[in-house]
Amino acid sequence: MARVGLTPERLTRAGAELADEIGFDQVSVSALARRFGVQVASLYSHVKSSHDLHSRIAVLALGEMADRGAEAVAGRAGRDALIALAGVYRDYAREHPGRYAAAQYRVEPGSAAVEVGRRHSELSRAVLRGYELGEPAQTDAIRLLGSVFHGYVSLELGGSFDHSSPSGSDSWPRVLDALDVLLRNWPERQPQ
Amino acid sequence: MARVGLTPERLTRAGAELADEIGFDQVSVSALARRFGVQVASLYSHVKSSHDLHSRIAVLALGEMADRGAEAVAGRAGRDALIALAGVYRDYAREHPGRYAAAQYRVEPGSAAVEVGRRHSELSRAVLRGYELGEPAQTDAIRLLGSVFHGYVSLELGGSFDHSSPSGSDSWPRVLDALDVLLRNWPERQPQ
DNA sequence: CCGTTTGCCTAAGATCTTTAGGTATGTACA
DNA sequence: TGTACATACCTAAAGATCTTAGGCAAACGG
Repeated sequence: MARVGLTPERLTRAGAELADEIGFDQVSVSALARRFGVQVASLYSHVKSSHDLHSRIAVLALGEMADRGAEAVAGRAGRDALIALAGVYRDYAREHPGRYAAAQYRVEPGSAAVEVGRRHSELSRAVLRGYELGEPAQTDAIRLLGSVFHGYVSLELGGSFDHSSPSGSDSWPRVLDALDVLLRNWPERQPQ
Repeated sequence: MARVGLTPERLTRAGAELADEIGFDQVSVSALARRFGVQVASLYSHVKSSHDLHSRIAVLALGEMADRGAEAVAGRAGRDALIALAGVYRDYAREHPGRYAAAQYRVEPGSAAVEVGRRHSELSRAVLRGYELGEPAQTDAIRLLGSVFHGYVSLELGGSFDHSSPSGSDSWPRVLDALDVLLRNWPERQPQ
């Protein structure tokens, strides 16, 4: 009966920690209840469902990454900004693999998700301010940056780079250098 | 009692189809048994566990993609090969979203998984034959290609490009053009 | 035709999700 | 200070999934 003080926010934060410890898809309402020393059904006053819990963790993770990203691009431009923002994603994924997996969770386009998604686009757009790109090149470049950041980090975290050298950490700065070169020589006119 | 003729292979194929229909993480031993009109426990003679089933579907998907990739790069070089291989991944993901999700499934580094992973590296390496890159640039470029292919396709499939224009299909060829430009101007020396 | 293999079965325990309704705790107000 | 209300957490229960153990009968080899 002792009241534990559950709230949606505390459950979400604890769920995120749990995700980092045991993996996002091992996070369950049951496991979370166990962690709080509380009956499973009690959580359903605070989260609507297992899906709701997972969605909240996803939005939390996306928000945390966006916060770090904003901090990283502030006062930086061009190549420095590119490297800083890229580092945010990679470091976050390595520090918080469960949360990073959560950020991939397919959350229905309701409010929070779309808005935090836009924050991430804006971060890439801010980096591109240092490279003069018109439209549609700018949007294309935003998507390329997002693809490389997410793709590289996913593959590395998934172990795809484990069975060859150099290490993922060695390639990373050179890949970013290459991206920097590309952004400075973006083909605005049809190259064919 | 009528024997249905279950085998690990048939279960895996049916599981892959099911994944495309209802989503990879909705694929369960139970759902598969239902589809075969068979008791759940019967499947356990053919697959070791739910995890085993999912892993088999993952390896199947990776293998199918590698087959298509090999077909695509055969007889093509440079930019043509790049566009063809990239199209393989994107088209496969759009035709078979469940299988594509399966290919991301974290499968422990046992035999088949590592080997099929290497096939994918080799495809990128084949594309790079058209661009003269030494080491470590070549490995870096392989990783960049993998990152862009996987990242772009994941983000597009996840709906990240839905709320802005141009469409994901419009950006795609221009992103590939940019990649082609980058591969032809890869910074082999430290650019700083 | 018989024996062996094995494919699919029933049965059962464990875990997770979710809903319905009850109890007691903390708060607000007289 | 006592009482009434809101609600935080509870018990109970049904349904789904995963997994193991052991049984029956169909297919196959001799």
